[in-house]
Amino acid sequence: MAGVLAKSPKLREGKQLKMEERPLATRSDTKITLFDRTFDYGQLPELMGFHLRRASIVDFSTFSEEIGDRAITPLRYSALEVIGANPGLRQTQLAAILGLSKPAATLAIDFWEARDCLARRRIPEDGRARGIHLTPEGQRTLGELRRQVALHDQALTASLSEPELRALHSALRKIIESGGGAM
Amino acid sequence: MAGVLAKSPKLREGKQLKMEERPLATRSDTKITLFDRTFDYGQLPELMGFHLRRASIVDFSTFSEEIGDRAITPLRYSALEVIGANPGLRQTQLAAILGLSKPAATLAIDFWEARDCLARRRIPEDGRARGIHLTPEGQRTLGELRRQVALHDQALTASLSEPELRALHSALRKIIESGGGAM
DNA sequence: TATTGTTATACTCTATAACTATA
DNA sequence: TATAGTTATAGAGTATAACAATA
Repeated sequence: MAGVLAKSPKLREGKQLKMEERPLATRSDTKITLFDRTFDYGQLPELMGFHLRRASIVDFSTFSEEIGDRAITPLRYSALEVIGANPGLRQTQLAAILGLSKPAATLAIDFWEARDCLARRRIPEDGRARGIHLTPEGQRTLGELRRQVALHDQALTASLSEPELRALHSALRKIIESGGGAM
Repeated sequence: MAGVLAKSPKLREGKQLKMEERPLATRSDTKITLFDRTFDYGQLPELMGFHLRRASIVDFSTFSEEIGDRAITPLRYSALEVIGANPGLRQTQLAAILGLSKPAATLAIDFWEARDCLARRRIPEDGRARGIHLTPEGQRTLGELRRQVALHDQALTASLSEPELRALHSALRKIIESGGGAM
């Protein structure tokens, strides 16, 4: 996992820089102190994309660790979740829902099938397609995963109040919806 | 660019599911319609991490395209920005600031050096280290990039009001700061 | 002996293309 | 001829380890 931020920021305030032109940046995130020296992030702290990426990395980088199984990534969990919610889903449908290529969907299914969590079943109406179903072991695993993931997500946002949570959710939805065409 | 979301969601409302247990999900993002059929995202829409990731993908997937140069990624832009803001930065320092491995920093610098945008200079105090500096071409490129990136970021958040922007920024900061130890 | 930066190498993730079996 | 799914292959991007030069 990598990129675009320091491992342990230890942010410290620095001298103010044209703050009137930087509505979003606050004194404490324009600078970073490492090696006993202070460095400047330039205009990065003014960019919402920069913070979105960093918040997403916080989520991602703690996910597998908190789940307690390095192999279970957000993508693999998402696949199991969607299959559980849509029994008999076809692989092309899973790929479309998660925005994956066909081979990527195949691999995600292979992963869970190897753990006896789901099974591919022939579909009478179309011999080419397979319906994907949770096994009893998959039901159990998904149930436990859902709990752990929900806890992980609550921990991620533990520092936010209910109104802050709603505001964050609303803002993210607007960004996602406005970018729908480009995705 | 991939993963964990449909390319063109075309979200539609579906029947309500235990909404009292799903404070964050709203009717319009629990379902997705593809192939003339409605599928369920399961508990994914209840997870802030899911939306963070999707918003980040919207940002990332339009970045290089809007900049007009597929080779200029957020990471490479960030590297140039940080070097511009900290003239004479050493490569290990760049790596630490951006959370990169040494080889990754070397490659980012190689990229911009090949475009005559920056130069490695020997440091008198330490013959092992190199200070990284923008060239005149690098100054020009960075100036233009900063403008384009700022426009890109404004487009990303164009659907948000000023108070919404501040709320989003504040919430992301809290998530990033609370996860600081794990990053 | 430790550190800066480069090179070698390998691993993961992803995609496109080619293939098979059905339709 | 087209589609569902698999396999083959290749390209990014990343990391660790080994190396050269310097401290």
